[in-house]
Amino acid sequence: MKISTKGRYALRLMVDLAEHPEASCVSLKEISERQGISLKYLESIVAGLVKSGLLDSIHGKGGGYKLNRPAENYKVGEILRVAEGDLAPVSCEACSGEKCSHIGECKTKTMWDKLGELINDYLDGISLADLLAM
Amino acid sequence: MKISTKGRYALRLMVDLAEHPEASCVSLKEISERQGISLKYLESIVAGLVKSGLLDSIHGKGGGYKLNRPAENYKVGEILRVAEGDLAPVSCEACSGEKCSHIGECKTKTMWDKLGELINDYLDGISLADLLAM
DNA sequence: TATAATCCTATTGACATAGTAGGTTTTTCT
DNA sequence: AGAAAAACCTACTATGTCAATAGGATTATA
Repeated sequence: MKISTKGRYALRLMVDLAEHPEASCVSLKEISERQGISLKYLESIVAGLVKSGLLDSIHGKGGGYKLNRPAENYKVGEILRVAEGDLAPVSCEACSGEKCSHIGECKTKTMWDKLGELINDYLDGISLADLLAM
Repeated sequence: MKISTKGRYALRLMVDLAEHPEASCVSLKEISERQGISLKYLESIVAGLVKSGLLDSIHGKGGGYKLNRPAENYKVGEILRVAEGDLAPVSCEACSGEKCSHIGECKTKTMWDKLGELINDYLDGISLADLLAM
């Protein structure tokens, strides 16, 4: 029941970008040094963020990455879902699928579903801008 | 960000026990068959529950396991913490320890802490008896 | 005393995590 | 034009956890 470094680093990367003036782009090398995270590892993380359209990238010398929306419009939840995958604490195929092998006993499902909602709602209620203000 | 089978199975085991009359003990073999979980794997899970005092065990033939409190007095949270370990979604030693290497940038900590509280509070607000009633 | 249960220690295969390595392409600055 | 600095791409690896299995030792009952 842990968020992996992938999700945590992705978030710190986004916060780092958000701390810089809009429209200016920041290289991974800078972020890597500032945050103390391996450059190569950051590369693999940022790739997913770009592919999902959360970030724009600028090639070549002087290039880097930048947000493509105002920080208020990024929900922490969406960033983590991209970096981390589904945030539901339990993925019970047996339950969500056509039949659960222990239908009667599966009293826990409702609880897991509600917990998943709780987590997603909380994280979707926080924006990048909110994080900066902390 | 997933609860492992250890936690999920532990909970189902507890629910199974709670469905039986108090003071009667149930063997793992029965639970294993009813829940479709490997007997040997259940053994390793139940060991922790007994050691933590959540269950009583009765040795020898005719033995088994039973709850030692009424179902209302078990919080789902405490069961999961025993089976699963800490339920905090992030354990940042750098932050919780004496010094954080990126104190200024560590804007995410407060959020993680609050999420952890949210999860624990939700799961501590549900008892075994509540689960049965679902 | 046979049986049926808990208890204990060790091992294993599969998979994900957390990174590393080395190079290619693209763009800018000199 | 050419060097430099950045993103981009593919592959590899070590470590660790998960999920389970295996085989037996101990305990108590019938």
